[in-house]
Amino acid sequence: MRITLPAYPPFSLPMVIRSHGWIQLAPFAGEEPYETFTYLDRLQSGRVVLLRVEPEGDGVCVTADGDLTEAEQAEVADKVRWMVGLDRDLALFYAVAQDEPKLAHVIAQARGRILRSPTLFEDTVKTILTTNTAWSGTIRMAQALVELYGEPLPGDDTRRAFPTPERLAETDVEDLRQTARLGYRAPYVGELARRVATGDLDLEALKTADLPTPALRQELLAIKGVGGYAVANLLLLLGRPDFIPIDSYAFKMVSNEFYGGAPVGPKEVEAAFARWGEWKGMAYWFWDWS
DNA sequence: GGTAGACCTGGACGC
DNA sequence: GCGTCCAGGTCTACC
Repeated sequence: MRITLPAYPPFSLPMVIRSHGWIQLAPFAGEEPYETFTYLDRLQSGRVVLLRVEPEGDGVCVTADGDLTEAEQAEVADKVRWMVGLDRDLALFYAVAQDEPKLAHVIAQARGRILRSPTLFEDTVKTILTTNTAWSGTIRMAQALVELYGEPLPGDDTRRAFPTPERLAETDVEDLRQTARLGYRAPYVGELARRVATGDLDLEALKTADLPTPALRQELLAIKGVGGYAVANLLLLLGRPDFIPIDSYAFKMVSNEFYGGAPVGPKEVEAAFARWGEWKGMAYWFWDWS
């Protein structure tokens, strides 16, 4: 199967892949300098396929082994469109960024899209896995979830899909805690999986919900384990860059860039990017730090 | 509304 | 090899 998908210009697949660390989290895979990537996906039909995404023309081409049904091909196309943001129009961001030397590179390099998982469920779990741990810990925990609970690629047990909400919901929390080594995050992931699996929380609907950003933020903050940093990260992924994902990295970078190395808190980080208004999350994310 | 302490793991460090 | 300390966000209890 081979599908060609156009992108809203300007577009650069390598810049999407390099937009943050998601490419290092299973079931994503890629090799530096990250010109292309693969993703192991479980389709709604239950079929597990390895998707290879590469630049082609003004967009991307997606290939997978075997013949997919029309419905499966449509699902793959929808997912890849979402993952690399093919439909995103960044003209408004570029308009506010064009006079800022620290953001000039985003226009020149067609940056501004951020790599996403196919489901908001997966991105929310992974965001929870980024909290209160080193990046190596996030990589390890994501890998463990995939290895322990993901469905394998037929003929290759070494590659597995991200586990479904149903699979994680039926997994004992102690197993998540001690076998997957999620630590105190285990009950957060378990509860999120149960809420999504039972239909109590329709996370995927939030991807296209016509909600004002403050209301969307409240919905996400109601998820146990999602606090101020995590919700800003998720809003950024959802194309709502009104908030800055303030973590210890933000304190360090903002301190050096704007406050001469003096200790800073959330207020100082917010103040440094306040002039970017509804774009401040993007301005922070793509800032060309000194 | 603000703050302190607990949560859990892996890595760095000292012995 | 073992013990201790620390970094990393969120939650809960308390003021």
